[in-house]
Amino acid sequence: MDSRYSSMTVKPDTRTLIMDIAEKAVLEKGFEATSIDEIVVAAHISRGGFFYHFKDKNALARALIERYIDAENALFDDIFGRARELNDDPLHAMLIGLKLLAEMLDDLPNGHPGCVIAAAAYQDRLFDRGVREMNRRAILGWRARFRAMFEEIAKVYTPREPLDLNALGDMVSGVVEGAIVLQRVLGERQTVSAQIMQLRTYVKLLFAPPMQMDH
Amino acid sequence: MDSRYSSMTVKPDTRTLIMDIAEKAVLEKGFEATSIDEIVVAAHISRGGFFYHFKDKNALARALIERYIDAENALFDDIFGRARELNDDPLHAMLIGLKLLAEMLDDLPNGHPGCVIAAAAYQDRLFDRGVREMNRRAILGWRARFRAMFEEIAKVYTPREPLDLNALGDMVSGVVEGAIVLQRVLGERQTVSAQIMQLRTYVKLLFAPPMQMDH
DNA sequence: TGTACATCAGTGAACGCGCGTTCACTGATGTAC
DNA sequence: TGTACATCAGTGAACGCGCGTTCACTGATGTAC
Repeated sequence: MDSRYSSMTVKPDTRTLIMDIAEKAVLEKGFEATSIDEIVVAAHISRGGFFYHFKDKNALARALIERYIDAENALFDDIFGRARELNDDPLHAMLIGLKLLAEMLDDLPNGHPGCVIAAAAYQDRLFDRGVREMNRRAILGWRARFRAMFEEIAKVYTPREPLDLNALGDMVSGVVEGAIVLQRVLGERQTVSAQIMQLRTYVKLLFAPPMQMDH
Repeated sequence: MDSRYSSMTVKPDTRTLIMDIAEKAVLEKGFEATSIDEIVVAAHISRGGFFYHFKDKNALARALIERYIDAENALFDDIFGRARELNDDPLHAMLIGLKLLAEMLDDLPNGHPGCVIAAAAYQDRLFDRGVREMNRRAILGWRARFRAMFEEIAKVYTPREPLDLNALGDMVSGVVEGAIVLQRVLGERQTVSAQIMQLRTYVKLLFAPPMQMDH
């Protein structure tokens, strides 16, 4: 009788529905404070239904974090891939990519919803070794990704200050994570994009020649 | 019989003891996951004793956050005040201050323990309006503090790129918050100081004249 | 095409445990006269 | 200096509620012969 789903909609994937509801709640009030009961009520299933899809609450956390990491990686692939198509120069591609990232995060209806990795970082002891290792790998993956891009830039442009490539690689995720915290606390809408644009200016100043001497 | 406190120590202030224990636990696993029971066991008092000092769990959160904000403000006053004593030029004072901040955070035994404001940001709906407003004021306070410092710098040095003073002011807390998240996830020791040093390089590049023309 | 069995995607009652909070009470210290 | 009372800093038993998890069961769909 419940026909909230139109005939054109794909069959509602209960597992995905549970994860969507859970992610929203976890980002709002934390993992421990999000009860299975409230999830199943919102998803219109029974308690038992939840445990059919996830063996326990930790399995839900794992799935949430895994999905988030995959989505973020796909987003970075997409944005910086597109940026590179637009400009073959690695520095300009990076600057375009950061601009695209800022614009994308600006266009989200209610700002960035938050990062489940940061949420998990502040609820560390709740999770098993596997979850912590997944998070670590994700952050190291982003470090390596951006580090490689900065290395490519450094082959073409002489940096004006000595480079700490790991720190520079970490800076993208770091600035975004920090800005998300500020945005959540302030309740403003453009904090994240403004911080990314600051990072963009830094990259520009760090590599671009003082007065267009080289180019 | 329990004489862990030497005769030279001031009488153990139970309220402070509760807060120290609670802060550590909250930063490790979140507010909801930290039970009053575990706090009172660690503090060697009874449940009732806890409620003598805090009317409920939210009052503990409020006290924790208030204390954290005060401590952070005192730290900033101290560090950037000292930096200004060392160099009257606002840009150099800022650069010295950031260096001192990075060094200080490097010297902490186990890295930065975490920020209770960020922890609260990811457990938002657990807290009342008062707590959220306190956090907002703290972040805006830091924005204003550093914004004023950057304004002073901009009076003396022409920035090489257009300034977004609010975003620049936010960047100090933002970079630190983000770096704390990375450091927690990575389990490394120098992530926070490395990120602050990146911010320092940005400030240097943004304001310092290209080739010492002005000075 | 019909029947038997297996799998999928759940239902809903029941469990026991741990949580935040209340409350009557207590013993030590401080203050007034 | 002695006595009466108030305040401080707790104790510890009891409360009821909500939580994560288990489990026997079920009805719809898929597959084998």
